Amino acid sequence: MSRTVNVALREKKRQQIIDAASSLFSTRGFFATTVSEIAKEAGMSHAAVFTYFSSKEELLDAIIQGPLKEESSRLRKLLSQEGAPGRILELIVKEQVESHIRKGSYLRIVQIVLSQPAVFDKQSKAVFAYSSEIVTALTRLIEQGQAAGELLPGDPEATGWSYFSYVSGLGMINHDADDNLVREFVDRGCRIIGLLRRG
Amino acid sequence: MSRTVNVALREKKRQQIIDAASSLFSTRGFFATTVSEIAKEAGMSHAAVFTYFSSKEELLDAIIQGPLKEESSRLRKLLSQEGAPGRILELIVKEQVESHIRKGSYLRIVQIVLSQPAVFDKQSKAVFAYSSEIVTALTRLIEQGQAAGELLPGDPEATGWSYFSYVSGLGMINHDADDNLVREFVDRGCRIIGLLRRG
Amino acid sequence: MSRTVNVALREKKRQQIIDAASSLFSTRGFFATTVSEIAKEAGMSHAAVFTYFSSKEELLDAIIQGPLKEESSRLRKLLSQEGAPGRILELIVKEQVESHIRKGSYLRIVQIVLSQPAVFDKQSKAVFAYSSEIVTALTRLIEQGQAAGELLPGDPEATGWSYFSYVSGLGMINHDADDNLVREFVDRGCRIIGLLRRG
Amino acid sequence: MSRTVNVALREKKRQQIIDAASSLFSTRGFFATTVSEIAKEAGMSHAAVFTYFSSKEELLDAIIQGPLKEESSRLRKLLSQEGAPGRILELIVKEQVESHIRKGSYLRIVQIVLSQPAVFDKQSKAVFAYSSEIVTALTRLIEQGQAAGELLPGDPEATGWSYFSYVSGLGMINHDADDNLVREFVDRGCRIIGLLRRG
DNA sequence: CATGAATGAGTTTTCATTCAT
DNA sequence: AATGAATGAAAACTCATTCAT
Repeated sequence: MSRTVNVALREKKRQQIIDAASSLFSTRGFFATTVSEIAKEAGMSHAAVFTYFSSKEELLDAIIQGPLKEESSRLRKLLSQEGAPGRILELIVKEQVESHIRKGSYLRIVQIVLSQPAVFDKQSKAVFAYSSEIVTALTRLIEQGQAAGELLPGDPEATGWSYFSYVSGLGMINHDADDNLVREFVDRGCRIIGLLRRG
Repeated sequence: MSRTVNVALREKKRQQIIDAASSLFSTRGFFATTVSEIAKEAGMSHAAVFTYFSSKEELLDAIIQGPLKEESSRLRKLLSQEGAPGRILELIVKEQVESHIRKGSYLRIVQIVLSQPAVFDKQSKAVFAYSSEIVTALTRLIEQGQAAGELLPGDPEATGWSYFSYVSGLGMINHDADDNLVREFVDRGCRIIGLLRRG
Repeated sequence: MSRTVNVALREKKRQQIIDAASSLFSTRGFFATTVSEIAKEAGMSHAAVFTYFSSKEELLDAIIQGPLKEESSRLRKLLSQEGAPGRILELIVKEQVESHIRKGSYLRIVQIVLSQPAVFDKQSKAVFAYSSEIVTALTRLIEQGQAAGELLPGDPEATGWSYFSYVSGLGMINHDADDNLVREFVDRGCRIIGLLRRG
Repeated sequence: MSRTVNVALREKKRQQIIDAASSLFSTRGFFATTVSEIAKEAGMSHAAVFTYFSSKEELLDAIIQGPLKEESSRLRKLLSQEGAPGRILELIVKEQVESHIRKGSYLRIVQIVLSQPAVFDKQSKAVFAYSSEIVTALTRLIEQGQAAGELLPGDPEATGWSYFSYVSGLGMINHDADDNLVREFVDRGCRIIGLLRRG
């Protein structure tokens, strides 16, 4: 049992580091944040961080990959739902707009990575792979929705990337969005896709 | 005349540095780019850079502020045009989508700045001021367009920010977009605003 | 106990750095001495110095302030002695002449500081405050000694500063003075004050 | 004639540089003063300084040597006077105390040099040679004065160095001395030598 | 002769990472 | 496992000096 306890403790501390680093990276960026600052924020020593992550970069990897997987699986769940393509798209937009606005801090890290592809090669490729996965799935749904006459016409892939750009941009610009504003943003997202609701 | 020549030469070299730095900042970011690299790229010595810019940060300022002013004035020209609000908005969207896609490297630098507001405080405030200016102008046009029945309804300010997020996101995700794709992106931008063309 | 050991070790190393820096500063001056040289002399790496002193200037501060405090307290002890003013003054002169000649290297650092007040503002103010303290105390004793008829007449404060200049100058011009010479210097110091011994 | 004019002009500019540098060196020291600052103060360009002095160090040489020679010749004049040794010594003390207090700025440069002998090897040797010359001459006079019963007894060379330390120290400590104070300082200088005036 | 521009050689300082305890 | 100490590698910035004009 002590083994279990240790593993759990280890995992907990790992998470503390990830949280601390996320918070700092998201406002100060990767280079302007020192490992010492992260350690302090996580309530441990400088050197302890390296018993959990072999390098600062590996820590960034962990931060990036985690939510990417989460979101990917959440998306898959939405995609596997029954229903009209337009309806599914609407749910996806709602879910993503909300999460992007709420998880601004995470997105800002993704953005840091994306804005410096030459430095964060590996990470930005991972993000790009995820993005492509999303856009591909959206493209397919959009095609179906257009075929079903639920959506306005327009090149489906371009539409997919347009929507993706929109959602990414939303995360970038830091609103304290209330529920009303979120609803507006969701609606505008649907419009890009060509889904005109109520009217 | 030699004075004139000197001034021109100076300006030319300044621009060389700005170009070199823009190129490097946009892929490697600010911190991962060294002044030496910039100097090398610009074909001069390390120390020469400091005769044109008193610090690395001042160089970043120059890079950021230049296009901001240009774009601001281009926008003002478009806004002062005669015509229906919908038509003006369409022109603005066209102009911005094109420029954002073409000036990807510049936008990536803006993005670097925006993604680390705690580090680039001054610069991100400048960008934000510019953004607000744009969004305010758009909001007004959108109100007018909605009143004229040219646009779909929806909170005008939210719509303005939605559009702005979209355009920013487009710049972030840097496609080598051909003319066709650009046209699609313009169309999707119009949709966000509520301007449904052709139908 | 290991804590105690560590603290002691730390203090010891700190002192090594101070010694190394004192030695170098006193012959090469502050600016012509590099931190690397100090580190080498102290038998450690370049960067290690910065774990003990946060900057080169802080190191200078430590060097200056230490002996200042020591000397100040030694002076206070002499001043609080019982006895005729002339006798006390004689003891002070003896003590200071000796220490100034012996601690030549420290005094040369003080001199460096005093000779560049615009650069070493903080430090030269500290030294000046100490000087004033001494001169004030001396002035009072001289007044008493004159009143008691032990000393030649003359403005007491001017006499105090004269003596102080003398002692400072002695430190500046660094002789390898033997005991005999020291005795002569002490006697000349007493003369300035107006204390004629043996006659 | 134009040759004469040019030479005169050259000399004038040289002096401007020397003055500017003296003023700056005396408060900021040698290393903390940049050639640019000197040039600015002297009202010329950066590079112009190097047409008058081949290096920053040569400029320091010129600053140091000039007054050294002046003072040396002034001293020689005083020494060659007719009169009792005590009387001559008194004149020398008067002259030197006055000049040291008035030429504080020059002395501070001498002091900078003396305080960093390892860096300013050549210059400090020149100063030391001059000092020795003075002290030697004083020593001889003191011997004569003692023999004549004009002075208190005491080792003449030690007395010479004592006096020299005193005068140097006076220059180091920056008094705004009025005539009265100067008179006191002169008197204290005489006392060191063993010359008790008026009584 | 004067100068603006250019640069190489440094210097302080920072920081991720390693290691002994 | 955790940490204080140590360090090598870098990086921004400075400045005396040179040189073309």
